[in-house]
Amino acid sequence: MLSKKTQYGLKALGYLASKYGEGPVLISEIARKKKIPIKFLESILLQLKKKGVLDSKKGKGGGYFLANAPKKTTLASAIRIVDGPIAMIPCVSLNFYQKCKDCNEATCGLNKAMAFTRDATLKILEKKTLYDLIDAE
Amino acid sequence: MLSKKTQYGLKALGYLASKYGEGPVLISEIARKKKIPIKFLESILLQLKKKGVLDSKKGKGGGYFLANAPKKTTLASAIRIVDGPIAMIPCVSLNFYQKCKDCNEATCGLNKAMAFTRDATLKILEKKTLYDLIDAE
DNA sequence: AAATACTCTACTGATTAAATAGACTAATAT
DNA sequence: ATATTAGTCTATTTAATCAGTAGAGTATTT
Repeated sequence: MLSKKTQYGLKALGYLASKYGEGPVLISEIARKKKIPIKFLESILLQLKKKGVLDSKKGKGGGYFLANAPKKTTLASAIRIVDGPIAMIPCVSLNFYQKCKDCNEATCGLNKAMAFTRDATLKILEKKTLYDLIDAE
Repeated sequence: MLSKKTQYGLKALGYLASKYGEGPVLISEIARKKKIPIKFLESILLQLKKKGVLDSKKGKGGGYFLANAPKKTTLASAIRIVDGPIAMIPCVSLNFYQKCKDCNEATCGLNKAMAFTRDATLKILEKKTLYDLIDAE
């Protein structure tokens, strides 16, 4: 399961995607609309900004906004920033790979099964973008 | 990511699958071969037994063994026993569903995207079985 | 200068993960 | 019977991560 933090992050990104092109949005507004603890949300947005997904403006009329068009950011990249690996086990992670201590990846059945699962998951998450997070209606 | 506990569990199940039909296997043998802390492994195997995946025999010549043929147990069910939900967010989980507090599932973009991802993942994990965990060679 | 709003550091409490210890129970062999 | 083997169960411990809070600081606008 994704952490609460990541879930909040995705909710916030969806909201910002729906406001794309309308200028900065207040953290407080996102927090209120999406029912996210404001100080917790602050840190999440800051993290996403540091990775280039969001940009912000200080002072009056300031706030957060998407750094790029909603379709430019995939769910996979957003999830990796806040949550980390998408794969189910470290030895099949593309971005957070860690070698298995005591098994040979070439012959390991678990490795193969999990690599297969990762591919299926990524096929979706690399295609879906923040644009897909915009609520209907 | 799957918890360490779940990773250990899957490794152990793969080992037992490779020994299927050969009678009970000692916890200590599994622990040694798969480099799993023995007391930790004990609790994992017990949990899997209580859910009907494993069976055991006490005393001399005892040990753990698969309750059914390797192909009868899917990875999805094994993972759900040790790790819990497979879905990325609670409101799209089939077996551990929890309603979102503040969003309408019918219109929520995140819900749709995650349901789609869940389907792709399950399509693999419901098809793969303990048999697929048996190491090559 | 005042008000607004993001930035940064630090901290706290709760929960879960990971592992360990030890007493107990069941089965087998002699 | 009884000694040995091996799983069962309860409890505890330690460490890490999660989730959230507090408050001072900095940049921008009016």
